[in-house]
Amino acid sequence: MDYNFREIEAKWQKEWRERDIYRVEVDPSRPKFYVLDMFPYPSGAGLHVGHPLGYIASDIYSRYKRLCGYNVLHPMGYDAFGLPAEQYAIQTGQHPAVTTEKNIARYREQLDKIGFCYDWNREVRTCDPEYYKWTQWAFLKMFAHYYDRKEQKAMPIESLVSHFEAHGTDGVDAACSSEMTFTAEQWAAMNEEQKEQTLQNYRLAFRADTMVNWCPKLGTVLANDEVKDGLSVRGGYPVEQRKMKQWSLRVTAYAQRMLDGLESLEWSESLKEIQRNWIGRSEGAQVFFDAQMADGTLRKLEIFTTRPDTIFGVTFMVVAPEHEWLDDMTTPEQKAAVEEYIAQTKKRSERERISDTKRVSGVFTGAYAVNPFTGKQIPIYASDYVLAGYGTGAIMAVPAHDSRDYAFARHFGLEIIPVVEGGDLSVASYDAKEGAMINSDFLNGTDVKEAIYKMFEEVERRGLGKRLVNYRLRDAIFSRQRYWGEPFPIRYEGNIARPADMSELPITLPAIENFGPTEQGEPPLARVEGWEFELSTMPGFAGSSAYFLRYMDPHNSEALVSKDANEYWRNVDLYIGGIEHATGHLMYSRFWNMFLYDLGYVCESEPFKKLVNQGMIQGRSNFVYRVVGTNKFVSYNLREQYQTQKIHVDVNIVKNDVLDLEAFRNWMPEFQSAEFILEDGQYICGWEIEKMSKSMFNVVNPDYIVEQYGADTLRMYEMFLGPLEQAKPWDTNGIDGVHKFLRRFWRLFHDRNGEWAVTDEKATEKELKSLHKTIKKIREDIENFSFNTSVAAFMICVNELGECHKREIIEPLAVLLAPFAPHITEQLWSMLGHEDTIFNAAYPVCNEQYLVESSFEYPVMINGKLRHKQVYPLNATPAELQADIVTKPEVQRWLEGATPKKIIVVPGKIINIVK
RNA sequence: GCGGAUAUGGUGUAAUUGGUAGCCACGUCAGACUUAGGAUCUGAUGCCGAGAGGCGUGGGGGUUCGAGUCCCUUUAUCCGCACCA
Repeated sequence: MDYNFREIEAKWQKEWRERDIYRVEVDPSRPKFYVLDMFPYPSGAGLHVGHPLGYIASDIYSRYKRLCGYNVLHPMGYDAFGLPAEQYAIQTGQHPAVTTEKNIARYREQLDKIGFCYDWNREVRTCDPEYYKWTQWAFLKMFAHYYDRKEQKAMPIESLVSHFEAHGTDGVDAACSSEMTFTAEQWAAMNEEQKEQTLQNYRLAFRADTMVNWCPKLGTVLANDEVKDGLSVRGGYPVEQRKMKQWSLRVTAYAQRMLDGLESLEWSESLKEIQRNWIGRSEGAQVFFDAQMADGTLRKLEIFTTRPDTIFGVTFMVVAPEHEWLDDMTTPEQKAAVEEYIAQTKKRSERERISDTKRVSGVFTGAYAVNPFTGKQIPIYASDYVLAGYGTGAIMAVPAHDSRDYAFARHFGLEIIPVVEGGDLSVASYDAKEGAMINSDFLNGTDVKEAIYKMFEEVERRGLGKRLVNYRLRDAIFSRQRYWGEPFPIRYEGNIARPADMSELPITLPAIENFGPTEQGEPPLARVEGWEFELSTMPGFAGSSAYFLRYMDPHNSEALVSKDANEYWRNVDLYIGGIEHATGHLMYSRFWNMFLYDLGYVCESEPFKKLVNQGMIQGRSNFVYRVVGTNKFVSYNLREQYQTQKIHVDVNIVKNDVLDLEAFRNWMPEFQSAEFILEDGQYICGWEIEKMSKSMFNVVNPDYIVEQYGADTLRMYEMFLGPLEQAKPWDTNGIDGVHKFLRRFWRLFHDRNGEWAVTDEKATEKELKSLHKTIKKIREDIENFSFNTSVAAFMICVNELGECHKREIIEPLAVLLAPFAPHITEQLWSMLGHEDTIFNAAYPVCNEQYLVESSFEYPVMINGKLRHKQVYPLNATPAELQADIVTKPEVQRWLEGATPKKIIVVPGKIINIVK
């Protein structure tokens, strides 16, 4: 019998499904292991060969852990809410639920062909009301909690209310949108709406006027991680800043814990760094400057600085154009200029603002503040180089030691006073944090680092402000003016948001037919008659923020996850997915999980212990060269002789860069009559690495590979392509090598005529050595996620074994290969007479005894160059080798009678003689 | 601008972590079997050189008996953040 992969794979996939062998249950008698893939968004395009890369890796690891005796949770589901389905719906009128359902079916079909060991009984879909019930539930919990900084955890909002009733804000240290102070009496005097407004300042899910990223084209608000370079990540449409009343999540409350938590995680350093940058912690001081308003009153203008040491060098101040007090401080003479400037900045899109950061712009407000240390009057400017969203939206400007302030001062002719020695202020500011202080009174002579510290104390002593930590991280905007998302379980009474009762959940998304915004610009839900809830829906990241918890107990209607299930599965031991979620999903789900941890619903504060980012698979495009003005195509190496035009050609009609001429003629009508100029009777195509995309005809469908070579070949080849974490182009050339390996593996069990040939003959020492070396190598490789080298190790082993049909050798080898190529190994396993599935077999353990060598062929280096090889027993001492090696005639020839200066022996490795 | 990563044959890559660079494949070449080959098998294949030998891990320098690996420097490519005070 030949290796008929089509038959084998169909047979075992059916068998596994019918026997439900991948179903897992809580089993306290066995250790658990949780392997998770980032669940896909089921797009209309289906999977290409790049998508399953991470799934294959996690599948191999899951199967490996299973064989090692772990109870492995390896689930899969769909991130089914989202913009593309809705955009598609607007274009075609098809309901997103319908297209999503269709896409999911297609995804499932494609996934099944690759032979994954998912427990599909645990499938979740974020658009399923039974699922999003728990998304809404968590939202209500966040609404009902605030973050207590003293306790360092989320606490019920009721306890804050009772505190307000007894003491007002006195003694409150809580995460909030803006600092508030009021007494118990003032609290008691507030009406219900005012009280609720006040509480929104503290709730972890809150509604407030916020500067948001508004995307007019998509008709919705976007979170910071959904915007890149001033354009929406989905669609690439321009985004502008707007103030809108929006639901937000107070993720900033967890900034420090999310930062600290990174330390304990086994994530790549680069990913941790991305999150650290995104959180953007900076230590500095809050300082108040006396500023005179236009009406003559004095106000304390608050700024944040990381360089309090330079306060003596502050010669002006700048506020953001959106600063709250800008209007109050602008003098009548400057009013027109300031208003014009504000209008101007508003007109500039976010993208323009980002793209010309070099251009200096700004306007004098007419107001002055007082430098608290020099006592000098300093002008206050407004400029868009100060961001409303960071710090307090106002800065103290030190032109001598900040390049932006320097450019601004130069442009407006403002005073530049050096306070740190070093640099040349006639050309640039001196920004480095080193040097001695000058022009700074009591700080003169001290080093910058010490001066910063001294200034913190001085600022606090004089009551000018205090030390403060600032974060770049922003609260997450949580509403989207769209249809295809989770409805908010919130009603309104006038302006007061009223949470739905938990018993009302899920608040199901009503069916509608028109998915665009209403004529009044309201979200689509406004079209629903009798809809009493919030009109916005939740963003894409809502549904993916706790799905890993739901997999633990997916059918529980009483809780997101039962205590038992959570305490058994705990958190994800291995998470595989793309780096693109670094600042989105991976931040939000950590926040979400920490919140649930605070409330005692989950037992681990970090959701993903180890995380591996698989690299993106790029496309490898092929090209043909058309002679300009003709329908003649010239082969790659002859193209220089003609004037040609490079045209993308479908990679599926090219094999090893050789074009299938017939297929090409049939590919498109315009090529029907194509003629070819061949080299050696073939048409050779050119190639380039590009993104895998339909328009470049370089998309390779895994179905096609499975059809041609089988799932086992696809799985192994994807791993063989290169290191998992590295980006790499897909290249179908080369897949033959892996396919050939599987056929040779098959032939270990069959003779040349295809007859079953397994024998019970005793294995030789050499064969045992080869087997156990391979077991050791592959187990280490799997643990290190070095799947490409494991595939190579299998190939070496098969090469070494030749035509060995001994059961003693090849049966353990089949178990070893099972995680990589589950179908072929399952087939062979059953042919070996085993009733049970191979995945219940015990994993082969290498026997060290067979790995021990008794002697070693030492490379003998003379002055670092290989000159001779000499076999010595491994237990010989270095001294013995040193004495003996110089007596060898080959060595003496190289020594030319000289006495060696030094002989270095590294046992089992090398002998090096220094002449 | 700041931060991170990468650089090895014609191609994808490997290197016991400082010890014979190029394992394993693809491709190419030669051979065997075949009516045939996009099947199978065998062998060769870093570069220069007839050979002895020499040269070789982006470039330059250093440490070392010995460097792809460690240090300094430089270039290129990719990624993240970016007027963050």
